[in-house]
Amino acid sequence: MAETRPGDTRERILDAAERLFMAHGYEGTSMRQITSEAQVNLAAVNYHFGSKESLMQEVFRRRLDWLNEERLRVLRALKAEAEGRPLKPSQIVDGFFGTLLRMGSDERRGGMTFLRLLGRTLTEPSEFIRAFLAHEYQEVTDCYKEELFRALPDVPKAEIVWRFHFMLGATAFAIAGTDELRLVTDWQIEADDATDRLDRLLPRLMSFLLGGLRAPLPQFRDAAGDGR
Amino acid sequence: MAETRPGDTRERILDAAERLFMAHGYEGTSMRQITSEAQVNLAAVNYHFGSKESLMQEVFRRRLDWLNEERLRVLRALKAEAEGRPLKPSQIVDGFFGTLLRMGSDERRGGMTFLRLLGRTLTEPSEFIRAFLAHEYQEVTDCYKEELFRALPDVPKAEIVWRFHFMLGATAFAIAGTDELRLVTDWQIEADDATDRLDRLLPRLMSFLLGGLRAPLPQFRDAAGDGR
DNA sequence: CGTTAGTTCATACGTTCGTTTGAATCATAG
DNA sequence: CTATGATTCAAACGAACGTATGAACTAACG
Repeated sequence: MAETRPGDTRERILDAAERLFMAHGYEGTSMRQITSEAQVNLAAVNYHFGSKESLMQEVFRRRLDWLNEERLRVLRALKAEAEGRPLKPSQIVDGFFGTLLRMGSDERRGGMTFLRLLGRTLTEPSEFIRAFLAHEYQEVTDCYKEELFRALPDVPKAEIVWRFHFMLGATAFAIAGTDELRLVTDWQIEADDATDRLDRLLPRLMSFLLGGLRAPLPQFRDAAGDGR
Repeated sequence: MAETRPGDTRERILDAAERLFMAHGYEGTSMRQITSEAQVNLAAVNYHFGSKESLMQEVFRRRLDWLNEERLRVLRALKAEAEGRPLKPSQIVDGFFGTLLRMGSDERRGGMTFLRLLGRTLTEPSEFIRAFLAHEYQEVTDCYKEELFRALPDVPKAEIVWRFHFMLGATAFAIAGTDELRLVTDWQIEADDATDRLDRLLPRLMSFLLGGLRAPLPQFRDAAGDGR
């Protein structure tokens, strides 16, 4: 067993693939781009990962395994503190989406690069990627959904599921295009680093998500008027 | 000038491309798939559109030109009815996002196929696509943003822009994955046609968007508690 | 030391990609 | 009818794709 410098080539490939998949998508990134950026031989990907598909899965597994565990940790802590009483919706939303967004400040977990990759991949067309992500996400997502059911006993479960879906969409889009707000506005954002951007995004997104989650149910079609 | 049957081959290509781009993405769809599905010769795309990129742009332009006009029509009608007074946020949100979603029921405008394509493409990695969409969208989007500024004079414009972005994300995700709610839940949705799905989606999304838009501003980090 | 197992390397395989070409086909105008 | 210009067609182009191969290299073990 030689094991020259274990995890050196592998990690370099994963880092390069993460960056390139984020920038150009799965189909738009070639093995030659990846191995060139990682400064390893072309055959290294197939040697270490078997195929491009397996590489893609490993890129996500490396980050999502930690995210899943962290989310469960946070949820357990919240439930322990609540001592049997239902959690507040704001706690649940922050536990699920806040934990995700705070990943963007942690360079050891992929930082903004992975965050943006994940946001984009949730609407990725490739069949196997969506299937893989659904499988990786299902368990923890169900735990948080259950907690939302408990926190909002008067809201039909189906409505909560819809709104969870909407929250996921707003979050995915927000992290996928953070530095391309130009798509929706020409409002100039000062060029600062990703962490600062996250600091401004997080509280705003949280209040938006909570506002949407707690909006009046669409029974008779907005009888209340506008308000503000 | 011969002009055999004008717009027959062209339309068939556009229809096939729309379907395939929706299902497999831009990079994941080949010219041979497109021409095969459209039952036209391989060279027909380059003859009629010049390149794959130009075809993609034409696929969107065919639908977005109408959407932009319709959105402006709706906005003008609302403003005429209001006679100078600011519009209600619910009117603006319905004018912008409701008009988009109702496109999904209109088979002549691409129906759900184009709607899902558009939702996915908003997070598409390809550079030229985002640039093109931003250009096509900018003008009308700015009009609606201006109207939101007027409707919510006490809310800082920057906050409105952020929330407009969040609303766009929730909408894009909702229409991109309508029949793949499984990503976030195993809740079974009965298999019905796209229009029925839209009927259930539209009021729910609208109330969510309005709830998010009118949520309390994130000043001191959610001092109000949860409520429901 | 030599052996061995793990890793890297240059190179090539077969396929598919977007695009181009020039001849064949078609409908109309003169 | 022939002539004309737009369209369709089969075929091919070079380039890039993901993957496979077998030899070279490296470091620890017996």
